[in-house]
Amino acid sequence: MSQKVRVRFAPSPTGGLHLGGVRTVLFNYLFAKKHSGDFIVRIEDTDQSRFVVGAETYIFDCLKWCGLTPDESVVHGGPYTPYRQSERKVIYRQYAEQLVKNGHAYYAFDTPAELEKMRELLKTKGSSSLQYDHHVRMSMNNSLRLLAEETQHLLDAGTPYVIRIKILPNDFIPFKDLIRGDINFDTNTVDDKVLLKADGMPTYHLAVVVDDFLMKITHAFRGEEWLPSAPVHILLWKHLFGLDVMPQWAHLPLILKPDGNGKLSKRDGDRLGFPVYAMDWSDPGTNEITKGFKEIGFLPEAFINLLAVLGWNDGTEQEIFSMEELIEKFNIEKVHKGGAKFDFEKAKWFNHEWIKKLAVAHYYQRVKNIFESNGIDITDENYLKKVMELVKERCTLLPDFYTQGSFFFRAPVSIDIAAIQPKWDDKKNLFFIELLKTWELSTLWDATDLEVSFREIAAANQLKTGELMLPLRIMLVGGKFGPGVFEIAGTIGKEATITRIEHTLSLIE
RNA sequence: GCCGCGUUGGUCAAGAGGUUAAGACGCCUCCCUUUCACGGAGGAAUCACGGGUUCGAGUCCCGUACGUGGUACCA
Repeated sequence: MSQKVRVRFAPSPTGGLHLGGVRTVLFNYLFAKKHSGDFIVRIEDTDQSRFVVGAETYIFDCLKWCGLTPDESVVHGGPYTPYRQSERKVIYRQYAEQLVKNGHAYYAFDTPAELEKMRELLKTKGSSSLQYDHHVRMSMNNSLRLLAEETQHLLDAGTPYVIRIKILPNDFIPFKDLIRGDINFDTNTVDDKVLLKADGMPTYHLAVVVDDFLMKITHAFRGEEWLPSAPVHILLWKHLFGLDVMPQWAHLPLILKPDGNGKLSKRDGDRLGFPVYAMDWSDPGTNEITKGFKEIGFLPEAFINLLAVLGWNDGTEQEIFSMEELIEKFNIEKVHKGGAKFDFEKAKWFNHEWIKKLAVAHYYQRVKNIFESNGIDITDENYLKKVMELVKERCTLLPDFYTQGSFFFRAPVSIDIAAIQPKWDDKKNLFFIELLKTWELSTLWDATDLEVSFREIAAANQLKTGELMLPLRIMLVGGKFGPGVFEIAGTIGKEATITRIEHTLSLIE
């Protein structure tokens, strides 16, 4: 098959973009790009009751941040427009009617109350299945049981109805999943799913099949939760377009909660203190903001990287992959079958690695914004970059640059006097007074010169430099952290260094 | 309940019949660094369990347990 590879990501605009969603996009994207194919984003907004304003724009913002650019979509255009299912409503009905005509589907007039009654009845009868299927359909209110005239009469009267697929019992539906291999479904266990809803909208089942066909999708990768309904989709392909043009399937494993059991949800993130969404999501109904990976300080490179290796690896020891490497090395058949528990510690490790790996210019603007939102105006770009270079290896998340580097811009707010007080004595005090005198006269001001004079004075006073470096650090930084202390003094400059030493000295006395 | 899918250290995982069962995160010890971090050395798993098949099984088959998904006019 030399057909051009075409994949799609088909989100519903119902809220924040979940980790698992991004990974689904990513695997689709990687596969498409690896095979020089197209990546399509189709909005599946067929459930009007769940529609959320802003969710669609938000999804595209997330994709943009992640660097996963669609080739075709509602915003990028393309030859198969419209890419929003609500705007394709008329198309689906034609296919649904066609199925009815060919005997593969039927009209059903059952009201929700009647459906409820049916299930209750099945339950009391101790039936193993509560499904609307060949066991019960001939006792329901549908065009299979009704006479043709009766059906027509109901239709003419404008009675609400749905169109359901007619699943024939005692059959098997085999298909190949790129990740799971051969799978075989017994039609006795699949129900007569609704294809077209009473409001005229298609359900997911009809819409995916029709759109995947119309948009010439060659590979359909989606979450594992779709596996049980795969036989319905395959039957639809068979009846509508033929199995020979059906895309190849792959059902991706789920991302699970780190503790306990179950699928990772937004609530778990709130509970355990880490994000689950790609970017901040603000619920238009409640105005509640849910934190995103971007906003807590993740780099998109790291986010993509950690998602890619959650459920996939190339079989080597490599763990750090750029998007280019992922495109080159990705292989859908090496994706795991089992779900993976999400580990936020490891996620942070990826970010740390990417902060170290990337040039600071890559994320300079974001760090600058963090400093400015903390009240530090950045007037000298090179100075901030120098600071970033100095502290980057101790930063895991972008806001760490502020906590690790704010003292390069202003005197520490709190000084950990307790760390020097116990070992403080007159000799040390005199040392610092002498140091101040020397440094005040100093015309040169760089790390190595400062260290030399520092050591000379220490030696002259018969003091160990080690016992003096910690106090100096506390004076300049406020605490026991940061890069080399002379590096710091050299960077913040003569005036700041002297002021801070004097200040702390006055606190000790 | 029924149906599907899955199960290698706390977590992510390599492994496609014969290996001392990789590596990473986290944890612990040590080295480097008279801060913190980076970097380096080292420590901890018999592969869910029970049966098979085989000269030989983490790797193949069956069963059980556990987990997970579905069972909507939601996707």
